[in-house]
Amino acid sequence: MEKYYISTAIAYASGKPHIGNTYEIVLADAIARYKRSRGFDVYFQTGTDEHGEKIEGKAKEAGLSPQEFVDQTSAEIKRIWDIMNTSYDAFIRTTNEEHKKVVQDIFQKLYDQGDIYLDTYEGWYCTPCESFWTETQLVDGCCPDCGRKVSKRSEEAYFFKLSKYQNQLLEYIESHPDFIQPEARKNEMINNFLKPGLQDLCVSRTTFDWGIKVPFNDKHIVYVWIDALSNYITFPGYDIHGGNEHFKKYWPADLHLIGKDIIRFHTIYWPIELMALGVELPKQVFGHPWLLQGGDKMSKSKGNILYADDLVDLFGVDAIRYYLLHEIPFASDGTITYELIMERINSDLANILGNLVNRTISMAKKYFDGKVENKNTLEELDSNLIDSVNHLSEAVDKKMDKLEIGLALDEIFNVLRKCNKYIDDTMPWVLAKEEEKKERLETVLYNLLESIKVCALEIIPFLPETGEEILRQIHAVDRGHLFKNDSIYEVNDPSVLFARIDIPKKLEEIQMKDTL
RNA sequence: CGCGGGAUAGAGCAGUUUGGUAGCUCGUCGGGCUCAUAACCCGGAGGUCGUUGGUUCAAAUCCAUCUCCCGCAACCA
Repeated sequence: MEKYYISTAIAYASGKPHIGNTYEIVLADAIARYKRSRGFDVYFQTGTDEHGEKIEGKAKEAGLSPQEFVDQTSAEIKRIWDIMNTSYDAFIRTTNEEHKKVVQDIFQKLYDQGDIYLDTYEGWYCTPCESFWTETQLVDGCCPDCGRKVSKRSEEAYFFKLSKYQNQLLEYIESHPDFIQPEARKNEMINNFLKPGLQDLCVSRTTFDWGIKVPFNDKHIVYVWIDALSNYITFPGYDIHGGNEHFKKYWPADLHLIGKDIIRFHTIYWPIELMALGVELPKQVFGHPWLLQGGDKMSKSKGNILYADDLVDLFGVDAIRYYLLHEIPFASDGTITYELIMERINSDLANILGNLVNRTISMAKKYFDGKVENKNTLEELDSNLIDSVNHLSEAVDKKMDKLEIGLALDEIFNVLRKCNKYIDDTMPWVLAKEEEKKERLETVLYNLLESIKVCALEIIPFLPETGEEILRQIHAVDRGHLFKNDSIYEVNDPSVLFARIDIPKKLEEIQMKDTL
């Protein structure tokens, strides 16, 4: 069986993730479930990044030890991932002892082979904030956090020789055109970093304690690059001697799914670390766009943050999954608002999908007491429908190969639309009036049920609960992704999959809640 | 002149590689139907395809100019 290793970035355990942060795990889950549905042996890894100065500070504010703090936040993140019904195989945490040990081994190895060296880090330092800033981060020459004056300061730090590997990396990127996606991101990396030449990367810090100690110098903490990025290999089972069977089976990763803000780390620092270790590079890094609230970035100061758990309470998990998966463009930022979510639920989930299932089952019940078999009164109309049903799986594959998840969903909904049209074209309620049309009527309903079955199966990776519920309602025994001629249906009672929402009324309710 | 992407109906997008009647989804208006969640199906209205100029029998599509928007520009997860 072909393997498929997909990862999300590990979430920084500094607080509760909003819906934008949650977007990534849902995307990854849809891809993972889709790959499984196509017979791949999938390993899907996610988790939390738990070290660093910011977490140390937040823990202090909360009156907790850093470990207590990340135990809470990591659990909260995992809870949200679970609410979104995501099927990760491993939820990892960088405070794991084995991970720490391997990271130290990696650091040691890179030091021993001369890729890491001790030097001085120079930057602008804000004493009250205890933070370093780069020239470009400064606002009017002052600290971007507190606005106070900064001073030039230097500290001892270890550096990683990126420059040594830059040509090798450039060559790799150019000979593997799919490595960085979307393509525009690849150009940014090449033009802004690789071509001008890489500066060596500072990989240790002495200004905080919460992290993995440098094995041969415990004044230094291994900085985020080597600690967090290494998760992709340490947890599957890597060690500096090559790793265990599980690691050898699943590495290299087929896809690192990450946000567009951290592309640089994943397409420059991370591959170079792997090159230095002599480990194969991941096959693809995809930097997905962001989800904006209205037209704005979500932020606490704007007070416009939407959280996954609240949205799921309001609309249900599959409705939110559908919105995230369908509505966000492939390469540019998407928008989320309550209105848009509800419009999408009504037009797609309630009207096209839910209502189709409902009307089909109702007719099967009404005209045949729920028992429907294929009477094979084939007409051209039928062949057209069956044809598009039989090509659906292939059409979905085509879009998914390019990670165009929204378009893959469109393919499914196009077939559902055809089913609705097929009902109007065949007019079962007219056929029902004439006894001699009974067989034709039964065939029509059979064609519908079988088409719905295929659509439900295709939809399961994206909307798992809904897909299964449809199969249950129509009582599908067969699980093939093609139209089958000799199934037998005995449908269950229909129940509403997605209720239509009265948008103004619901908005009012939401506002009432918010002002409470 | 730092690098790159984009500007197409009220909204979101496709079409630009290989010039030839401007398309999809949502919304809106009208009609049809009644199996269904006021759902479904059909039809209409709505666009000088960002500006200006050029090439061509013909340009959303090719070339040039300008305007505006967005991403990236190194230690921010």
